[in-house]
Amino acid sequence: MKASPVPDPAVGAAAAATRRALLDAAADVFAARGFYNATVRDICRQAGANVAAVNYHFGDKESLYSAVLSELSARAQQRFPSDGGLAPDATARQRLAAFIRSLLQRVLSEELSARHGRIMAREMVEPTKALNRLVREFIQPQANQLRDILRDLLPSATDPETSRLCGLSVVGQILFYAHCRPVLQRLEPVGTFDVLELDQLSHHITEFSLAALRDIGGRTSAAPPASPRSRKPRSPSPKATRRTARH
Amino acid sequence: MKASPVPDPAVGAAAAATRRALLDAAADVFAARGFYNATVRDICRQAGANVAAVNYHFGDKESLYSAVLSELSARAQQRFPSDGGLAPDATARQRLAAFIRSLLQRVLSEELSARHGRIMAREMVEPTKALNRLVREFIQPQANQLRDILRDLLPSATDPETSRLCGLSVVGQILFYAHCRPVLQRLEPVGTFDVLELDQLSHHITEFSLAALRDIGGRTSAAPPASPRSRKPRSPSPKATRRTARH
DNA sequence: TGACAATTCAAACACCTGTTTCAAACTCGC
DNA sequence: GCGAGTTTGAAACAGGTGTTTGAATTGTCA
Repeated sequence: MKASPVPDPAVGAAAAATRRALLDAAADVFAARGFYNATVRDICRQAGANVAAVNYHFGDKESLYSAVLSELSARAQQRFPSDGGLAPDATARQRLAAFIRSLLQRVLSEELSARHGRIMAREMVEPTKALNRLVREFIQPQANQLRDILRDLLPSATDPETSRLCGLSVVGQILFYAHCRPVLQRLEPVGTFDVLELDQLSHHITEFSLAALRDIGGRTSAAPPASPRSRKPRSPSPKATRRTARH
Repeated sequence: MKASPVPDPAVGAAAAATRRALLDAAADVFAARGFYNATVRDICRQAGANVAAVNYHFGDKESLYSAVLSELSARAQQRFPSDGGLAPDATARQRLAAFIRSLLQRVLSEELSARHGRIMAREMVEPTKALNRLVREFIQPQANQLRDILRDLLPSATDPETSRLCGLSVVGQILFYAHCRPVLQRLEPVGTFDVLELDQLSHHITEFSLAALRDIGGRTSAAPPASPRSRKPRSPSPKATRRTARH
């Protein structure tokens, strides 16, 4: 909770190797056990460093975690950029396909999934202080990108609420495989469930989503959200159905 | 890890109240903090019981967790049965709508979400020993149910792989809201994001999925999964693309 | 090379964890 | 009302946690 020397990375010379080893080991251990259940002793053992190394080089466990998160996210973003290296004049269809594929890669790729994907999945269920920055720097830009793609893909008359829900439907299909893998593995007899084949998965989600978007775009969301078998009458105010409780 | 007396629930008389209080408090604390970070001291304090109560009544922390999980799942299943109380001759469309709605309810309903939904979300990211039973008893039946609905909804020529992926797409859209709520809350300016309005959400996911299923059913999955911008050549065998590695 | 700072190390600290102990307090059939 | 059996309670136990300490070691630059 309090800061040790924390030398600026430029000053340290050979000790930078220890810093690196700590970052690598921490990525592994945090991904495997989550922030709270990862122990600095495990991290240091795996890094071949002394227990005090974490506090010396990073101040405390939480700062180390934050550093790991930043590095993993940046690396995933760089390795699988969410524009998929597409030409700027690509069609909306192509851009959606590239978006889906790169997000799937970032989340499932074996080289990263055991670290970035798993850590992100944990952050979403059990957020630490690092989530705020993560959302601001990495998730928000992707959300904007998807919003722009959908704007091009849906008729301009589509109301923003519908468009946003469509975006969530697309992302939900993808992140499902990141979050529910333990369940998926248990649901199917061993070996028959290799749904994680990227090409097949990416193709399916793209086609599934495009089909839905075509249809929803066609209806231009004229139909009000008259829910099936809903007993409670719709609230009179058109937009402010939200609960006022601060939560 | 080892068993104390663990009296059979029938024998205990007034002490059953303590058992109940422990179960209730444990549901709260486990849902809020997860299995590993929940402490028996917190649970006992909230239950107004002594620290030794957990070990006396349940043997150990893990057995208490297992008992909580069983009770919450059974209650959620009973409160929001996944057939939605539908007539047996309901159309596949109706059954899909009911399935989506009830799963959303089980996962988002305020009365349950803070417990059942959150605990399930955690189980999926950080499984405990209890997940195996949970999948077998509660998730597998729902998976079968969805499979049957899709079988009726898609042309009989649809290959099982496509059909299964469609099921995962449907479920993914739903569980997204359970798993990513911390992110969703941070993505939208406060107050404007009440996407958790059940009626609207349930309606959207149903329409989105039905549209996609219509389209995919129409194409009868004749198109091979020729992935866009895939560099590696497709494997020759038409069906067994799956990796043989046991993983 | 010598001196000074940066870095490592073993040990300890203070605290928290699940679990156990065993005496005290209850219950309930008789 | 008694006494055996059940249930509680305060305290302790054994082990693990993040962090701190201060001496020993290493590295670096005059």
